[in-house]
Amino acid sequence: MNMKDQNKQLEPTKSELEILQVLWELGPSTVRSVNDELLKQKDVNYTTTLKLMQIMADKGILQRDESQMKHIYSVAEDEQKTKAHLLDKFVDSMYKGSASKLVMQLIGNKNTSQQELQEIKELLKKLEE
Amino acid sequence: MNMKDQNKQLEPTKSELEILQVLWELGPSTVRSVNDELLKQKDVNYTTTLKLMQIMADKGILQRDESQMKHIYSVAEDEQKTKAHLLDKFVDSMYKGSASKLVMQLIGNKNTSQQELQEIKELLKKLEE
DNA sequence: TGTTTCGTACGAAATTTTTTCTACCTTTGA
DNA sequence: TCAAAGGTAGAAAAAATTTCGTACGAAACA
Repeated sequence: MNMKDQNKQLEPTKSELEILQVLWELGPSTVRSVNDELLKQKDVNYTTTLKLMQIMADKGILQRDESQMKHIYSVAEDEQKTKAHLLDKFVDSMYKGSASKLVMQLIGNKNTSQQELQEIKELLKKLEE
Repeated sequence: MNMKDQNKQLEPTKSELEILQVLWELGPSTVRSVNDELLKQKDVNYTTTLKLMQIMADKGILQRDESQMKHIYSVAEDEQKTKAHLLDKFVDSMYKGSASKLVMQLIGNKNTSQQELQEIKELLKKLEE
């Protein structure tokens, strides 16, 4: 029984990530709920979402409660852990692992508002204490 | 002649991003050089890299100088601009556009070293002035 | 001058990811 | 009770991405 086995996580594909995001927002949900939410963003068929979620359950990305007819899907791994992992990968591949380079980019980014910058600064200030 | 036409950028796929990263590092290069670099990371055929780079040139992600027999490929869009765009997309999709949430995650991330944190702090300090 | 080496082009195959079709089961309500 | 609505499953199709095979031209060199 190896600890790493649980940790090992397949990278989610693009559409899988979309579904994860919906589940992070809604919490454990039926396929119907997830699909309704996705429909707000794009045109997608119910069975497509169903299939995707089944695949994700197979991979272990999602878990499901089959005790009811309407299966309830939930995310297997902690949201923060998954995000941390994806962020880490992003920093690695885009900034050679340098988090400060990323922050620098963020600061220079026109799309990052003054308010955001203010919050980041306060965040760091708290960290100092 | 619409300004947006130049800006419109197709999202690079995973392998396309790998090639972009090599080109960012090496600067304008031949397929051979890029492939040699990729070989350090993974097993890949010369013609595969060639094909990918041709596709990228077709899409406008890369430009090439065909005046010599060995074509020289270079990245069409500025590195920082592309990275800013990808980072922006990442923040949007993963943190609902909140850059400070991302930084918070970064700070809590075990894989972010103390030294990195220090650098980030100094960065922010400079920004204050 | 051959022949070996290194380059590009292009089509097609292989793989991965996404979408759809169809069958069939369960619940609900007329 | 039976039809309609809503659910799952699985095979297969479609689309996107990645990889490879082959042809053929140019350069290097024995």
